[in-house]
Amino acid sequence: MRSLREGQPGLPSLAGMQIERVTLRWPRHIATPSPAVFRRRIGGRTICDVRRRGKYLVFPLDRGTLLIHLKMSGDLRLAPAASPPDRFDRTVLHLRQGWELRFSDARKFGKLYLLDDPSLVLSRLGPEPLERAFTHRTLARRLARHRRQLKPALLDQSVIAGLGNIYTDEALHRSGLHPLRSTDSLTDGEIRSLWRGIRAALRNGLRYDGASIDWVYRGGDFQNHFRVYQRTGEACPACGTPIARMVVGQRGTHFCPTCQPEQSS
DNA sequence: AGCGTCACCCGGACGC
DNA sequence: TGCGTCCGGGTGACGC
Repeated sequence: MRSLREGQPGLPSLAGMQIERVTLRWPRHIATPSPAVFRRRIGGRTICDVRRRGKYLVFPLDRGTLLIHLKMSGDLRLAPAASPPDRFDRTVLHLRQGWELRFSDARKFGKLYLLDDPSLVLSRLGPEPLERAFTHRTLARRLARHRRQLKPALLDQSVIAGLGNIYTDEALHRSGLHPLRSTDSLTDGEIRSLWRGIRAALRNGLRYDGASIDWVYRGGDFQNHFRVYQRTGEACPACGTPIARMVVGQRGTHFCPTCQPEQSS
């Protein structure tokens, strides 16, 4: 995604570019409508802007909206049409002016949506945790609606948008909260701490351009700054206790047993 | 409503 | 070397 960032030297802005046609090497990339209809409709439309909502990339078009979800191994690159393709390029939007928007996706989990009304997908999402409107009171209100384990609640995109497995573990460590705490057991102080932890973890990820995990290199450096994620057995950066791992809601979960006690105080 | 489980993917890591 | 198996990310579907 770094190559899409506005102002990258040598790269034009996507806004204003017209899509001539699409190459679908993995038709199941297209979530909706059918690949055939997607192919027919996308041609001739113009990208007006580039935005983000939760984990979705949002491309408002002159007619309708294109949403892209990268899932775990997806990457978007804006490249000259003549440049060599990536081995895992699955979907390619051929743009005017000799550019291509290439969706590389080794594990084929990503999705594209072409929608008249993007709220069909986006309206299910909770608030953006980095926006000013998201205060600790917002967080308290969202969590109080449920009585469930804290970590699955944070991963639920309808509670808060944008937190994945890495950021959830990092945020919980920063806030000193055990992943299995119940959402309705948190004190005001703990909610505040969690609010700070979520925002700090996300900002840190942004600072380092996100993370690259496994062998799927995506440009970021955040993996070298994880406090607990995939650091099982290593010393907690805060207290030195070995980082523990457990499975919560089918997800690998990393935490410090000392900084994040199961019982509050 | 919340929770568990499975499916979707694939290439790297690991064990034999 | 060549197998087999496990792993993990986010989400939706399904059953309880």
